[in-house]
Amino acid sequence: MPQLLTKLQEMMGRSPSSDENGLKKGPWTPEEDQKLVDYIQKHGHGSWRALPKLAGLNRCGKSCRLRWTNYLRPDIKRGKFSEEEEQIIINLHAVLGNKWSAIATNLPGRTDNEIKNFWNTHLKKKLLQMGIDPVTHRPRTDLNILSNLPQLLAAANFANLTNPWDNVLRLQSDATQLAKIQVLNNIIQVLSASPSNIEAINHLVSSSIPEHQLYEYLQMNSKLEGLVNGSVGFPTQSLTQMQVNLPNFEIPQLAQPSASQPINGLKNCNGNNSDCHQLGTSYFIPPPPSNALPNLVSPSPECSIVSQIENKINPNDISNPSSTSTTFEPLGDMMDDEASDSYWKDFIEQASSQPWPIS
DNA sequence: AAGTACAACAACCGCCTTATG
DNA sequence: ACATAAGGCGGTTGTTGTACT
Repeated sequence: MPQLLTKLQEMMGRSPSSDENGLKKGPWTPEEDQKLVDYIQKHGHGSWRALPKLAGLNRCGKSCRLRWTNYLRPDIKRGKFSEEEEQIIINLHAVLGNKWSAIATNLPGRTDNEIKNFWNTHLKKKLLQMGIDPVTHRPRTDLNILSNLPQLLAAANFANLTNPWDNVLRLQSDATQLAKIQVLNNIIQVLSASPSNIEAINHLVSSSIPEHQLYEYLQMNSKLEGLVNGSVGFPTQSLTQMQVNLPNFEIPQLAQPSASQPINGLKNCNGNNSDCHQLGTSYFIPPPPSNALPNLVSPSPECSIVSQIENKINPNDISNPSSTSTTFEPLGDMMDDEASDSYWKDFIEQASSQPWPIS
């Protein structure tokens, strides 16, 4: 019966976008906007319920309020979100969840509705592509991301990184790239917790990652570890934390081995070389480019991810699934190594039930 | 050029909280 | 203390624009 009434109303010329009280719904016209703006500028909004009648609008008060707060308010900043705003949203969402109004209070000129829409249409997808769960802000555990490993490497575009200062500048502007590296590091770190997993890495690497890309990744990794001065590598360093630290960091103590210096491998790393990166074959870090900064030394041997693999991770921990940390933890100290590790152990548990290589 | 699929975003809906009498 | 109105909030839907076939 209500449908019949609506049909009749449509036939009689009434817009279908009206409610049962005859109040208009749907998109606002410029004329309506003008009426609303004019009225509020003269009288303030007062009671929203009373406003439409006083302003000469055939809308409900709620609709007027939403139109004003989400679109017409003079202090609203429109246009694309900046990278800084993007990062703030991600950080706050990691802490607050879908509390859009709370997030909006930290972004002057942005409405909760706008932030919510931006999250749902852009940021959620972006995080997923980076291998981050947009709900938990932790790396995804599903094996689908591994099937994209070569693409992740390619996208990270390691080949263009030559000068460490260039790296710093790029890192500041490319959170996505950092995250991709982080995902790879996490995978490798936890897989490396046991000799049998190292075999799995070798299998994975040899079967799905072009050698030159792997080399570039390891090179990049070495430099990044140096940048994260004093930290113990990506798996313990949140992306957010890096983004905050990088602009303020002092001269990076980068590891720059001499030409032809061999890099010890996973299988035989002695733990004394911060650049000991090898996955199944021998790699050498080339001499620094002529424009590279001099006097770059390793902060400490323990900084290397591979050193961590050998020295930090206790394979017995794999059975401990407890974790409360997130990858995008804005409060860096809330994230500890063990939590990060245990998370990736979950990943390994899943991985162990899959035949290698993953395709 | 037309049809379809998808993305982006404005607006709505319904529930919850707060303010007021 | 309670009832009711008003406002706030988050989830969802509908419309529009664009890319693709």
